[in-house]
Amino acid sequence: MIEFLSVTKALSDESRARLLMALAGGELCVCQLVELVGLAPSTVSKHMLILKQARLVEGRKCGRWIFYRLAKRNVPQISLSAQKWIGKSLRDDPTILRDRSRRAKILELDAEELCRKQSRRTVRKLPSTTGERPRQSDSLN
Amino acid sequence: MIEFLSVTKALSDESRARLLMALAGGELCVCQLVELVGLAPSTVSKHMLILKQARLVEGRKCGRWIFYRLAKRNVPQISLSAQKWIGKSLRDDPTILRDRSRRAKILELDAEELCRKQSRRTVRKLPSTTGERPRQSDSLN
DNA sequence: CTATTATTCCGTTATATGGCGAAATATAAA
DNA sequence: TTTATATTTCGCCATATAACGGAATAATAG
Repeated sequence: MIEFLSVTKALSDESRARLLMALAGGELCVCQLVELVGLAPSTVSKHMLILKQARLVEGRKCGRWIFYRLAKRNVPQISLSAQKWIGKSLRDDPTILRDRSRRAKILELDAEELCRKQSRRTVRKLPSTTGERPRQSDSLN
Repeated sequence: MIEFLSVTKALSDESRARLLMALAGGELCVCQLVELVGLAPSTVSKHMLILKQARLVEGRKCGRWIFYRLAKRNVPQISLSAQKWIGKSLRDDPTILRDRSRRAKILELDAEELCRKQSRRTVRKLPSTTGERPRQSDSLN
């Protein structure tokens, strides 16, 4: 019951639903999520903690960045089924569709920024673009 | 999105989850639900309104009683899938299992005794168990 | 080392929510 | 009619929550 309520409470906020759906397209770092929903970083951070505690997302630390993505490993059944349910329920939601195109634009902006920084060399500086670029499209539907 | 949040908010409270799961076994009137969760009638009534607005349950008026049951007709897809999801998720939950046996005992009780227990006032006769007795077992799994 | 940057943690504030009891409503019985 | 009663609505209170700004933390840059 506690797990169930943790999940439903996590899902019962519009910002968190949008954040979760954004990750369905692939992992994003906090600053990208902040850009997407237009809330203060501290607010987004707290939302991500709630989603993480519900085992709906997981974080991957990479240098100064933390990339969040849909939880995949060692995930309780209830969180998995919740991921599927919200994915199916909000797939065609207007707000989510709008976020999806905003998300694409954010990724473009970030790509330019990352490339500019990368011209200064060093692999460590750019964790995501060098080596493995964060996978997109994580499925949630 | 509004519908989605209406449903998830409705599901994100333990009392409401218990009330909804209780109806999976068949319709119940408010006084029976009050007995089950041990909250004030006004509180249960408010919970049922929230569940009704989420289109998860529907009410059937029968004399002075109102029987609630899982919503079945003209129900939005999201509410239907939510019914299935919560049913699957909480089917074996300890609290829900305990409620299930409590529910059975409540059904055994005479309606007269049950209502007297709640009103705590004068002993009274009861408006008959005449007519139709509510159907049991509504499925939610 | 210090400075900068991304994120999280802390404290505060405004609003939302869950709970109750009393009053209102609607229906059945006397 | 009047009385009884099952349920809802209203008013209130205590707690929970979402939002922010700023301090603290962690990692890189100079």
